[in-house]
Amino acid sequence: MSATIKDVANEAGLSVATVSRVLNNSANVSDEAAEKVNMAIEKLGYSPNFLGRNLRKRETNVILVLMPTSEHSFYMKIVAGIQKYAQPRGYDIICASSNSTSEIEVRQMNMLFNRTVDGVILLGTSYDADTLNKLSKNYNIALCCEGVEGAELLTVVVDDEQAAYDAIKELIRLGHRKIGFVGANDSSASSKNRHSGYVRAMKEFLGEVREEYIYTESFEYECGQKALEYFRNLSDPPTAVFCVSDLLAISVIHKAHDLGMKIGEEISVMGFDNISMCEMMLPTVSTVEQPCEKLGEMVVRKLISNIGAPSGAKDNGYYTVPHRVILRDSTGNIKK
Amino acid sequence: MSATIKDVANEAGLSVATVSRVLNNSANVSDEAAEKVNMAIEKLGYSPNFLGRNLRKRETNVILVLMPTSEHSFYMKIVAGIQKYAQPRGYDIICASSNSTSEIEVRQMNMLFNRTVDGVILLGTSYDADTLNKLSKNYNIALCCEGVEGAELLTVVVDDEQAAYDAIKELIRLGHRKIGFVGANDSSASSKNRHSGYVRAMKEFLGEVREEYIYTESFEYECGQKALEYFRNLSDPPTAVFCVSDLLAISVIHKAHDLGMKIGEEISVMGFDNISMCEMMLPTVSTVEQPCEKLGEMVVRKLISNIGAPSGAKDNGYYTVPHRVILRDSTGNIKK
DNA sequence: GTGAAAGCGCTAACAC
DNA sequence: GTGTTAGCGCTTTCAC
Repeated sequence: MSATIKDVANEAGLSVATVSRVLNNSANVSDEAAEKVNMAIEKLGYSPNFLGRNLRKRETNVILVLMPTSEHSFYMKIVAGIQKYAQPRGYDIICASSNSTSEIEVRQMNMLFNRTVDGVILLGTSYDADTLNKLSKNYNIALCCEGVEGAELLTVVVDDEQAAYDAIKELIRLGHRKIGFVGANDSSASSKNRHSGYVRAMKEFLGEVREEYIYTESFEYECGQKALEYFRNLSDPPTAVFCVSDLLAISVIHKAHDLGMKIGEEISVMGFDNISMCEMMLPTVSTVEQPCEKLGEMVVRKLISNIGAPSGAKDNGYYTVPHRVILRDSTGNIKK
Repeated sequence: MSATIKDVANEAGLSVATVSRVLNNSANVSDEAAEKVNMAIEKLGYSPNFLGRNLRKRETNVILVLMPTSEHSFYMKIVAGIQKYAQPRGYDIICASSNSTSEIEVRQMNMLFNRTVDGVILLGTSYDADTLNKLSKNYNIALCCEGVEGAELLTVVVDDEQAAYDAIKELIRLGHRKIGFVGANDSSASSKNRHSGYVRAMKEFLGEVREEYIYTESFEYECGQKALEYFRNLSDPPTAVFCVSDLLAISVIHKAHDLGMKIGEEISVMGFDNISMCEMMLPTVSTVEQPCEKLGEMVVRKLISNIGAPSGAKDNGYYTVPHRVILRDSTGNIKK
């Protein structure tokens, strides 16, 4: 159907080798020949078939980004950061979403195994540490945003524990003493670490952790609302709530609003991620910023360098990128 | 580095043809042979190289979705719809974002030209109709969400003109007579059609279109705020505002809130798209729903059938999917 | 500076 | 039921 390099060679009256040289800007081709080739390409509307090229070169210059869900703008921001760095360096970025289904994730990972892509960045995964370690021996894989405990492969994240700690510290600075925690009941490292940071801060500054202030269910939107309901029914409800995601925070805020509570006054709410919605919401949402662009840039930079490296010389390091607590309208000083 | 089909054949003591047959579940292979092959595959950790397979089969079973920007949840919802249909039918969906840059878009399109993917769905494009028509002769391309005037290729959209008309009709039903329009100053079909729908409704129901009620700039968040500022400075400001995107509507709402206006009372605001943020916002945002999942499903269904069809028998139809006006808290009855 | 030819990993037509 | 082999479109070594 479409023209091949052979057609171009015939049209130009030269060999395929020469055409290939022109295509790849390699040296040792006369201006005259190049001219002929380019004319033939133009005439035939030729575009090189990368399946052939990639098969031969054993590389595709494509990196796949796999995310648990495509509907969180947070992930797409990271992808944007990845792309910004990778594109100018000759790598195409493609992404796919697993809908948090390990079956789909495995299927997507086939693109790595079957050499359709040179490397994969996982923005969350259902693989366990063992599997990841095994895979990363033979393939170029990196984790971003979401580490996996015990996995020894390239990982770029924020320090979730410290970030949660810092967030709680800010709430305490605002005068809060009764601080709720809203998280997900999963086994992810980030969930665990954010919880630990909360616990550490509470112990350090207030001397105790009240179990009834901890509500964990899932990342679903509804859970924020349920959490607030739960807190409200306590005999001594918290005055501030720290949520492990902005979406949960927004959900808490929504519920608080429905209950007629003044947000930032009667109740303070802090999220995590700093998705763009935080600034658009009324009230604007205080949060812990994950520097998406930096996360993306750093992970892809290191991954690309791994792709080019001999398999013994891979960087399997664990890197953290600085976070930042951003106070907006959803948090305020405690009323005495 | 990694095992090839030849290695498997050697290990199993069979020919590559037999291995290939096992790999493709084709008939005419004994249980015994299949067993041997599977053991060899297991032992070697073999995974077929799709570059070879695809090169040979002249198909990849991958569809690329190109979007102008990856940071609008709206697009990702459509991708989800596409994936939901395509995945079980043996197609992988990958996506990439052009950041609304035609240069990047062209580059991404190379994946189509160089046969890395079997087809492309454009959720917006900077290509003009002529180019699209030419390309669609040789490649499988479809437009979704955003049509291009004069382009004769598979297109699946909502009826933007009618949708805007319906939205305005609802505002009028709520008693509004002074209705502002906030749009983008681009040349896209959807912008044009939504504007036309606004004009038609205003003329039909109110007999006139007041030019000073039309504010067009861009889709940037700030523009909603600017629009409201502009409207407020009119001697006779609108009581309701129709925005061509939810993001603009949210921006208008934010500004109105900052100005101390009661949303849904002093000013009504209607968006377009029904992104998830609409339900999370305070107040919740009235909007025109685009049925993302249906859009995605329909376009990919028809595209897949085009991919399988002889080039003469392609469906280049223009299809619309029903929209729906959703009234929430950001719109209310006019106060007399 | 150019061409001939091998081969990347795979599938499928053909032979047995 | 299985094996042999040509060839998908390309790059690259080796001759010249």
